[in-house]
Amino acid sequence: MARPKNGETDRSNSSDKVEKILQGAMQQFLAYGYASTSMDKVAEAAGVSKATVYSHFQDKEGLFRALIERLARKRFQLILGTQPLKGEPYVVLRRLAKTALNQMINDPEYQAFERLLMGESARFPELAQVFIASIAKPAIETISQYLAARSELNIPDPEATARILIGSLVHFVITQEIMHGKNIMPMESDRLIDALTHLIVNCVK
Amino acid sequence: MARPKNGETDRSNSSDKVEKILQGAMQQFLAYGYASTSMDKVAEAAGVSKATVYSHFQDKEGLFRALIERLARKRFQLILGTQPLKGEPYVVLRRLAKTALNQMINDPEYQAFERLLMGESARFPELAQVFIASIAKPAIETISQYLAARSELNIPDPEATARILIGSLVHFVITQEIMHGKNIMPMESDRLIDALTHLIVNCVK
DNA sequence: GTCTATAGATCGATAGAC
DNA sequence: GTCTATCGATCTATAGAC
Repeated sequence: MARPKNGETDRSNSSDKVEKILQGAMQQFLAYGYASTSMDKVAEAAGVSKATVYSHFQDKEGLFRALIERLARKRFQLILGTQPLKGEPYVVLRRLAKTALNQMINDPEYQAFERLLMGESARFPELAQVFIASIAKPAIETISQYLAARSELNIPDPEATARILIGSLVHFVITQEIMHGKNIMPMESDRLIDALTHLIVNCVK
Repeated sequence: MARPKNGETDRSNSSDKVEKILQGAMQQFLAYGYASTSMDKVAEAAGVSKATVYSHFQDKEGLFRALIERLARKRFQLILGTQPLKGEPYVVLRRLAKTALNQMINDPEYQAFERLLMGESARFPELAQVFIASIAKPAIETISQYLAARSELNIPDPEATARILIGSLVHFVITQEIMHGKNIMPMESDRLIDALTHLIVNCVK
């Protein structure tokens, strides 16, 4: 397995196994949560023995922390990868809201990540804070700066307004998708987007 | 223990124990989550034997469902107990936002409940839906009807706007308290309230 | 480094005495 | 109805062979 390619010496470090372990851990923790995930299942999903897992990570908690920090970094890249906010507010804010909503709604991994972090935020407060610092805070700052730069919007408190924008979008995904409310109180994404842009753009005081 | 009072026959039904079990279960499930709560600890916290727990509830899952449905009913009462929305929009919406925020921020049980439901929403989707149907939906409807009734606000979509209002408030509590973000990205509640009321009230098109 | 095998603790659930 | 005692499964973590 994992034979060296032509002309290469065998570089199959143990890093290969670390990667496989993290993949297996991600699959299990995101699906079953922290407490219900067993190290046996992680090893099985990773295709290695349990002892190998313990040779690369100190214990279950250490593996969990490493995984969450890795996932937070990955999500941070996805945020930064978005094009900078520039242009007419009505167009920019609409596109931003639509893009963010679609990404969150169509990304089961994001939803599982949010579930896991919230569910474990009492027992792993520092991990919830990693999420806040590397994802929520940069997102708010980016939007806040855009809102502040468009002086024609006349927004008294851009940062608070950015929180309203993001909070509305995230909470919509929480109620409709994560907590399975879309059949109980259905609403098209576009209605939320319309109402949001109307509030922010059409309100010059 | 639990002797009949003067003139009463012994009415210490097993209902007394059911109540104690539910109290113990609430303490444990809210603190440790579903998987990490053991039936031994529940019995200990309730002050009864484990066999007694199993004589009143079919299994761990049944006890958990009964508890969540009970907590949802309790929260529903708290919502309905609020005075009906009536009066000038600026005053009403400000007071509503301030009251809701203060209640959520100063209620650790609410925060633990939200954590538990979100964390288990993949494994107990119907319980998350109980929360949506009995808490989120009535709250949105109440606010939506108020917004629709105040025609001078000129709100094109009251229901979507109600979601924006509630979503902003709940998400603020999630980031600041539940996910422990208040030291990382601090913000006074009043700033959010000001920005929200400004957006909704001062925007007549 | 990676494996198999297993120790030791704890889990959910029940049998049987009272 | 409520208890004590216990079963069998499963868990985290490690010892020791290769």
